[in-house]
Amino acid sequence: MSKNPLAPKPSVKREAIIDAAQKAFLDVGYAATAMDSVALGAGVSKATIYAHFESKDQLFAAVMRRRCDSSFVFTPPDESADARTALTCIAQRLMALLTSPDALALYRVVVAEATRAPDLARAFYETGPVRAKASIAATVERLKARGDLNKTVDALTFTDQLIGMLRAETYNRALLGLPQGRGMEQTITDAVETLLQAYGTKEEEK
Amino acid sequence: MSKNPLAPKPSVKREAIIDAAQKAFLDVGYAATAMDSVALGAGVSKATIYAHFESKDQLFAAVMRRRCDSSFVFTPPDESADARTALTCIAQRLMALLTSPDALALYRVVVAEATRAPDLARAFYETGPVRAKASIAATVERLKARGDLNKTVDALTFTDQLIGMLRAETYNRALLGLPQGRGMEQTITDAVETLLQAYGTKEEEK
DNA sequence: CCAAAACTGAACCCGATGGTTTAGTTTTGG
DNA sequence: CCAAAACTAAACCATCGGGTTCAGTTTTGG
Repeated sequence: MSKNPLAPKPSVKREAIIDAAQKAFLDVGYAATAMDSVALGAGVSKATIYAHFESKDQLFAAVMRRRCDSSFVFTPPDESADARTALTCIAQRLMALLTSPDALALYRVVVAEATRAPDLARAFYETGPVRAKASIAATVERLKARGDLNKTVDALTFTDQLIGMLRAETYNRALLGLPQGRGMEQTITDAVETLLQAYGTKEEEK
Repeated sequence: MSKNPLAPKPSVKREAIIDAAQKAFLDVGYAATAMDSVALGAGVSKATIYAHFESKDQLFAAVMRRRCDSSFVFTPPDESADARTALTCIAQRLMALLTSPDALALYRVVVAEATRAPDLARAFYETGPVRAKASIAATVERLKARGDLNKTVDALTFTDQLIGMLRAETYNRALLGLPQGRGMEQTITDAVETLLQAYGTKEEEK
């Protein structure tokens, strides 16, 4: 009874292995990660790894799965906030998430292995970007329903455009490991301003 | 006299090697590319490769350099075109370029090696995105000067936002090798429309 | 026409790495 | 308390891949 017979294997060692593997994969990429180093990092014998995971690929998959499951849910901003405040708040959170070292590393390795492991790319996309987008779109829909945004605008398109503008220059540079140009704060306000200019209503209250 | 003494080494073999290497690197990535396979693909002895290039890394660098030099210049659209037409035209060209298999593969490998080879990432960024952006911004500036766009808008920001919106969903999916959702044609018109809505002048002529 | 330079092809070195096995030790739970 | 299960450490295997060497052949150009 102390052991749930249906759970995959919530073993302590198993977690340690995935932890170490995640660090390694995100740090140096899939190919450059040696199983020995994972064993070392996990304080575990290599044989134990292969007792838990069939292969390097399976271990990689396990890392990605767990990593995606533990994903960020966006708590929407205050109900009372006006459109500009709400959008800015969302944009700031998203930007912070996107440019965090972990997220960047994850995206790098997923992109790198996208052709070799299409199913992983798919899993990442579904649990990452798709969910984030849905979460944001919900807030946008609310703003729209409240009359803060033009009724004609499509919430999903609006959301795509917001995310896209955030991921322009600033994000691209971060992904390539280049020093930041304009501050990302500027990118955020610019994006919000453009969208409000295009689809905001009562813009006079500014 | 028949040989330019200043050129690096425009040898036929050398080009063949770079050709084969480019194909291999873009196809399977840096790590997964074996020098033997490059030799085979170039119809050349491996020793010859090492006579021309110091190491795998140098060869990779040479590939990237050439690839970036041979880069796309955007011929601006007709002088006479109105803002919507001009922007749409630019967006279509850029989108076509971004989603071409070659460009996607290139971006994947650059991102993958960004941490291991920061200088290459930088070179790519400077010769690729930076130039494209400058080229587009010039056209935007022209539209602005002509009064088709709001005088207050910053051409560079405007360009960033355009590119960003194009690279949202559609591009992201392509990069991850996932099937397309909404057509990219839709993404293009949506982006142009949003920007015109926000910063277009004489919108009544639509 | 000939010597130097470029190239070939194949063997070879060597370290890294994924994966296995084995023999012995620790954990665990009934 | 003990047997089964989990784990360890280390040796081991096979393969691969970057890089070198070398003897012999082709190309080149003066």
